[in-house]
Amino acid sequence: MRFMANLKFIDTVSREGSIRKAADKLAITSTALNRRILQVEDEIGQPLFERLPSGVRLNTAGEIFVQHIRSQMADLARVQSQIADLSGIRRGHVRVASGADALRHFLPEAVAGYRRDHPAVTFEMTRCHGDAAEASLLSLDTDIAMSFAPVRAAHFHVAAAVRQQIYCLMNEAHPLASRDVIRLRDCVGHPTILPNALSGIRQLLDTALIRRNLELNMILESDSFEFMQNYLLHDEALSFQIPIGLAGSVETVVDSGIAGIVARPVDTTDVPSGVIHIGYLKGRVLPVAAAKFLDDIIHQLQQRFPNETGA
Amino acid sequence: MRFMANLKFIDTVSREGSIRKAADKLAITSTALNRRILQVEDEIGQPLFERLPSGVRLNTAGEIFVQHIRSQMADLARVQSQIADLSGIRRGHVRVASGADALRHFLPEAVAGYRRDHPAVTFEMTRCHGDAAEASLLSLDTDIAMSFAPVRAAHFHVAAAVRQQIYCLMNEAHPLASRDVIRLRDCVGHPTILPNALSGIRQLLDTALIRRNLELNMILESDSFEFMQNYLLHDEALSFQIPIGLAGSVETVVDSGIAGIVARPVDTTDVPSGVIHIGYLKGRVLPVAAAKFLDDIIHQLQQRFPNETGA
DNA sequence: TCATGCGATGCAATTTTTGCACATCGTTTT
DNA sequence: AAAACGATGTGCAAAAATTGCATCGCATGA
Repeated sequence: MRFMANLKFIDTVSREGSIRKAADKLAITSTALNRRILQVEDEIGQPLFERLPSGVRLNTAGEIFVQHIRSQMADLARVQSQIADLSGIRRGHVRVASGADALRHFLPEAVAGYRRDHPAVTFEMTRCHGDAAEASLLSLDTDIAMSFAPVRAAHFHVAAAVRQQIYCLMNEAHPLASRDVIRLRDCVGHPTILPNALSGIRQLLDTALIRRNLELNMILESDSFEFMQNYLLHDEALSFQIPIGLAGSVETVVDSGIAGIVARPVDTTDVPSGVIHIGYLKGRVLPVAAAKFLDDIIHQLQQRFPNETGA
Repeated sequence: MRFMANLKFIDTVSREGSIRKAADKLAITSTALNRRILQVEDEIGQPLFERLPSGVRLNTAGEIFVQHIRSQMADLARVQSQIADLSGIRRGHVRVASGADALRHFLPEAVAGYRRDHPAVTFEMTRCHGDAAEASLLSLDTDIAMSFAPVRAAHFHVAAAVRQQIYCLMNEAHPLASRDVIRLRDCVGHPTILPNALSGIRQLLDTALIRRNLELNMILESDSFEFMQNYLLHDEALSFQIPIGLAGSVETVVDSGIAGIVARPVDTTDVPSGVIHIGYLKGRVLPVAAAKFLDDIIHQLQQRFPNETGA
């Protein structure tokens, strides 16, 4: 995209914080890049960067301009997607930011299903926590965000919300595996593995524990659900997860998706359900490909969690 | 603006409907322009123009793309204006579309007043009728529109509305000049000059006449208020106007602004008041200069028509 | 104090863009 | 029916721009 080159260059420099680093990334010499930036600054009539000894940084004008550039690039992507859609083949690039939960089984399935119908569409899946999701929407690095956490509605348009009950995972040989429903106090004393503090599951558990004045015997903390779940194969411990992070529908969720590991619901009077929010930047018009993918996953969520999904 | 050149070229070609004409206007050869367009089409991956024997015309993809280009250019103008505003001096270019009424005295005063404070701001005043105003907002050729006509709210954000009573203009020697208020039936028989059918004043008068089954003795029809008003100096005829098209405040409006011509209100039970709408394209963020000018004229309207102005 | 890493700049090589002449096609006029 | 016209597309040489290298000036940190 020749006519966007200069703008993309400026965006890259602002991200890298240095002309030379940006030049490396863009596979041109720093000289050329430097001069193109000087040229744009000349055309704008004002410098966009402060020159520091360690590199460059956007000044106020630059902040405004870069915001404009990003919105232009996002809008161009939308237009291209729309144009490609005219000719029958749907092409485009969809960028999704999501918590680790949905990235395990739900999104792989959803993306694969979508790509079966539209093989020209490419995807970019980023794992991130609540706040980072909002930031990446704002900087237009992401089209769609999926977050198991309360969202600040200021910039976030909620396209769908799915209630998710907390489930307790354990080896099928675990003494608690015989229960149908797990009470929080049952867990006390058992070795427990928890997701780290940024996780929405952890936050729900923590507030529940504080309210009931309980303490779990936490032996391990991780941000990898896969690690936590596989650990359970080798040790008699407890872990927690939400249905979207488990394979299969809510009815068969007693099977965690890994042989030998079972999932049991935690009583909702002990730990209230949380909500997964799916949405995009307020005021944005998504590219066709992204909009259709969003429709898709909302549809699938409604199928899989029929009574838990709302707009 | 180097990095916008190609986009501007495409916009011009789409407006001119021919590469050669556009090339003339842009002061380059048709060859160069042609190749740049081919290049962009190549980058987009699809042709944007249909090649006709008489020139070129946008295809569907082109329509989408050109709309994008216009919105980009408008947004760039906003960004530039915002950046210029950072450094104290307000610069920018404000494009106003208005009916002829407001272009007579109100807008010249308003623009002059604004430019006294901000001499770096330039203006572009286009005279147009209701529908054309909306179209020019949509194609982003205009920032602010001012229209004495009912507006379709679909794309128009009404920033202010001013009620305007119809006034009857005549030579001070005219027999009706002694009346304080003119009834419509008083006008019957007198030679009358009317604005043309696109004018909001004319539309109000026409519906009033049909409702009362009256007919005026129309001797002249024009779209130039200045012509009509000056004609009154030399012939004993009647014409119509709204306060914003007259000099001075509503109290002194009996003086039409031209020596020898007086204005008398038409009874509102005969001809209801119309409304001037001032606004801009819904969803747009105006450049700083345009936004401030809009504030200015709304402020002045409130001062001049204190009881007739609403948001 | 010196070495390091940053952006800016002069100059020659290279790539890109431009303009001219002309090809090609469809319509209109003679 | 044929010629003339005006439109976009193309080869090729000239012109303009971009690029890369070597280098400068500058501030920081060891």
